[in-house]
Amino acid sequence: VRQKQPVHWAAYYRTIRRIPPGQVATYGAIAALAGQPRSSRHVAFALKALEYDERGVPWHRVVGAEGSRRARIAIKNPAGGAQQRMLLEGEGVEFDARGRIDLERFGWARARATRR
DNA sequence: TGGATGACGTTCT
DNA sequence: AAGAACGCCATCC
Repeated sequence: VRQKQPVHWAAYYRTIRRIPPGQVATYGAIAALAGQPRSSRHVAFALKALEYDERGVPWHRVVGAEGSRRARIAIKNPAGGAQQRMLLEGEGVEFDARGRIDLERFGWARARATRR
């Protein structure tokens, strides 16, 4: 169990907590909104740490980007992935036959950053 | 201090 | 369309 919580993680957790139920954001989007545009991998690291200490962060609303229009479950642990999908479906997020999410419909950061 | 690491992302095959 | 190759950059050791 990691005891240490690097400073940047707090910003990531703050941003993730702002994602409303029923919507998702990509790692890259979280990093960007937290002020670290190219540190998506650190968001992943911070989330992995939540495995040991949830702290009320809706980790399941953070998904891996697959292009700019779709996202997929990025978690490596199969059980965790299933858990994430279950939680998201419980909030109304839909997955296609390949287990991907349409960011046009459920992408939080995209919905507020893209205007057209 | 240097090199390895990673729940990622983009680009090139 | 699927997979490999890089790029990224705070942490770890």
